[in-house]
Amino acid sequence: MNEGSAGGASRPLDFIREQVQADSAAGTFAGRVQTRFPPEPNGFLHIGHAKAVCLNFEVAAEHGGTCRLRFDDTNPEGEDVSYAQAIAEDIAWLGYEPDGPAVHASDYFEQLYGWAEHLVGEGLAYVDDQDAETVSATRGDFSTPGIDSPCRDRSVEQNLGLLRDMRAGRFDDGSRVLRAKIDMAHPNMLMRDPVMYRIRHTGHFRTGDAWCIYPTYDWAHGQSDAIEGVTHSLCSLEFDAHRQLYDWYLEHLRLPGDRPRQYEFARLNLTHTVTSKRRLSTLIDEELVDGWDDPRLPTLRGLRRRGYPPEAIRAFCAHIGVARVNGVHEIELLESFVRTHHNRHALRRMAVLRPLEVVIDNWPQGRVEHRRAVNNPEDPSAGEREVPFTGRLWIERDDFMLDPPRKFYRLAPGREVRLRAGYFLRCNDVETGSAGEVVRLRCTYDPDTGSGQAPDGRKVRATIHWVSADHAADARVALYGRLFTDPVPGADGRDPLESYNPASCELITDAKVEPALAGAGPGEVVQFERLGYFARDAEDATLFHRTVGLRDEWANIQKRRQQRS
RNA sequence: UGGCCGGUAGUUCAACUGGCAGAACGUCGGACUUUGGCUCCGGAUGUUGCAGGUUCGAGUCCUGCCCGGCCAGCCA
Repeated sequence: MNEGSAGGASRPLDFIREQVQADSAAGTFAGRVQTRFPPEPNGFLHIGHAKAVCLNFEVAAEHGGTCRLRFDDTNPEGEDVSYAQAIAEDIAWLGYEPDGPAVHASDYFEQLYGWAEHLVGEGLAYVDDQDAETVSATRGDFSTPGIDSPCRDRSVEQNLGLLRDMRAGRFDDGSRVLRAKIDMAHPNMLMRDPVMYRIRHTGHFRTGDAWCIYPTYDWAHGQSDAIEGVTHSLCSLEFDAHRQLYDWYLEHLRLPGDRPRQYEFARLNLTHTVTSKRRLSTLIDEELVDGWDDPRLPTLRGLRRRGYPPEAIRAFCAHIGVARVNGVHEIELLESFVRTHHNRHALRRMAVLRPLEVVIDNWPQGRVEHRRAVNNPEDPSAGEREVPFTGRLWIERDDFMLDPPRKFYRLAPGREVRLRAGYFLRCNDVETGSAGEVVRLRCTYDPDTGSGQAPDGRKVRATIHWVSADHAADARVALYGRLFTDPVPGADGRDPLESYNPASCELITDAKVEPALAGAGPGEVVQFERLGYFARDAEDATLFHRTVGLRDEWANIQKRRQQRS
């Protein structure tokens, strides 16, 4: 698995890169390549957006071109600077730097309006007095043509006057629209006299109350691309049908440069989660998650809090490639990239999530030994640390079984294991409570095994982690599971919430962690040995979020047994 | 109901544009190992949606059908 940037040399080009390369070679745009990432500032970016971000920035970079961040702020409702800021932050976090300051569709409102008057002048646009319901009802459907609006044949002068009155604020919201005059019988519904301007007496977060008419997406997007000099306008598959309209508008205007071309690719879907804004909002509104940065969410803010490194997200996006097939990616694949990154970079630490007390009867009373442990076996330069070892330890409850089944290699009565960075430990006796529950293990250690090996050559099957009870720090650890139990929530038209997993977050409040963990920085991801990768919370030094577990062969064995029975 | 876009391993993508169907992740097995992790080695998995046709030869071209997605916002 290759981390770094997209499309290693060994990999064939995807259909978009192939197109860009062909254009570049043919000198189509004088060899220039320019893309853009055009979010609407009305929400937060999620993993699906990350795919578009990577594609746009990297395609441009591969050709020495430019990629701008453009806010598609054509609809004042719901848009806000705070979203624009958050989006810019998330892009920077992902590791991309847009060319120049962010631009806005609203920067072009005046130009767009001028072009609209031009189209009116050409007899290619008209003001329609019909209300939304009527416009919708007369559009026809897939098998019947639409009906021409009675306003369709207004004179240029009349249309110009009405359009200026619209802009001047002389009409109420919804009372009139400007429509392109194309073809009410067109097989592409989008071409049946699409709306270019609608009236909204609503303040805009950038233009304030300067405008009361706002361009629609279709009327703004291609022209914004053209104004900026975008060459390849990449968007998701659902805009496929819009391309015809995109081209129509641009063909009927005098553009400052070459006509940009739109190409569509499949949006990214992940199993066991949702990415549509509507569905994410529902989760938040119904308090099924804690907010837009809940670590269970596929939002970039959520993933960041969870401990997903931007490098892994980029490597994942590069790996999945771009095509026109609508599919669903297994979230396990994303997780494997997260593991690959952290395996190389995360420091190893010991933490016991569900503590079980071990008393070492032959340990010298009151003695504390500082054991040296490697910080990262994958990276010698990460060095070593000291871990205090004493006669009273916490070990993981899962690492002991009274009556171990076959293939359980860990501790059991009479068995010996190795303590990581410590000694061999043998369990001699088990103290149980009134209900028969295990409360304490009486053990002995072998003082000759400090090297990790026994001089007599005897082997142990397992090495387990531990924390000195006298030195352990208390911590809370949030364990996250799948947000939805169904691989594709909401498949077959069901309500996605039906498969919402109420057990998707388990908070452990009495974990015991080694002293070195006090030094973990905000947001730092470490490996709890044998357990997984955990991100220290950005604020709370005693809270850790499980980013992703390690591959767990023992868990797989148990799962298989369960499936067989 | 019409138009458009798709359909290749469990999943996501390849297949030099008509020439022996592959890779990654997952899975299974083995080696190694002071993490049941990592790393390394190996195995299995396909009626290329279906049926015809053209061709010496079809995943690729043609015809018909099936399945999935998108489109009837004054959302993007």
